[in-house]
Amino acid sequence: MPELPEVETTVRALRRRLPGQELREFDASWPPMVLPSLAEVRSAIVGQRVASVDRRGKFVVLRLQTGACLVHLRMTGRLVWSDNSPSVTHVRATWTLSGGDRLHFHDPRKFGRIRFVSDYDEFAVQLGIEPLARGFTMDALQQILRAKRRLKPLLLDQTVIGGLGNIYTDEALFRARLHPLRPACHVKPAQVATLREAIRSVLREAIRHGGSSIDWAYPGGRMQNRLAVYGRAGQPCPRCGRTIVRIRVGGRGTHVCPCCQKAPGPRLMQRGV
DNA sequence: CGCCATGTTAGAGG
DNA sequence: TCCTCTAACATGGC
Repeated sequence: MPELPEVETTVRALRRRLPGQELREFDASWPPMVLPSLAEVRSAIVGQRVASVDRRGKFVVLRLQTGACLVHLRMTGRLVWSDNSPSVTHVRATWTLSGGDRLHFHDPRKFGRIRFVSDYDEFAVQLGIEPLARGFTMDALQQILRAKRRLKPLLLDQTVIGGLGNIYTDEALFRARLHPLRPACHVKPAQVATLREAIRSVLREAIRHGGSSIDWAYPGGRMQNRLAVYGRAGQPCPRCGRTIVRIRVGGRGTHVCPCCQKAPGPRLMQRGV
């Protein structure tokens, strides 16, 4: 389910009911997902009120009176209110609130994580810049692009930029007409502004459309109908009509238009930049 | 059965 | 030291 737009959509839904409520109980049917441990998290959060619900990168952040409860959805996690979740299979954890509401963490693959941190700011410094925040300036991106790494793995690195995942990285690179294998440090200064705008516009558009629903894991989004390259291998590029191809970059399935996104030289198409 | 999957991380090797 | 790749996590869909 989760990249920045899907997490943001989730956070906005939680904000309508969660702030101000007290956490009365916390349980997990799959304890390994709770860190540092179910007992420690339960004793840290039960009895605390939720001050606010925020997003940082791909993390859902429940700010408490003391510390914060962080939820990472990983591949298939969802946060759903018990009164509008028809299925109770795959519920791995549940928060019970003072008002009687129950919030379920639903996660078939059990990759998701729930963590309590006593010092949220200390945790947050290890996360990369927020691409939709003020600080994501052309200068900031220019600095990031000095790295001797290929563009896609760099943009996916959560310690560099927080929130981009496989879908929106492919989409942003397509919009910027940059090949995912191109070394970041080879991006021309004139293209930095284009890439910045590509990243921001695709994320904003995806939030506006409730995120992308590409399989059972995340229902309700509409952005999947507006994706130009992701999941569209073999179909025509909406810009030039050439057939979109799927390659592998950094172990991830990667979608590019061979016409719009000029590949780097043959040497760089192999491993190692 | 084999391959794929919106994520992250440890370990190996260059 | 930095970068890249693979495997692993655990499950479901095609």
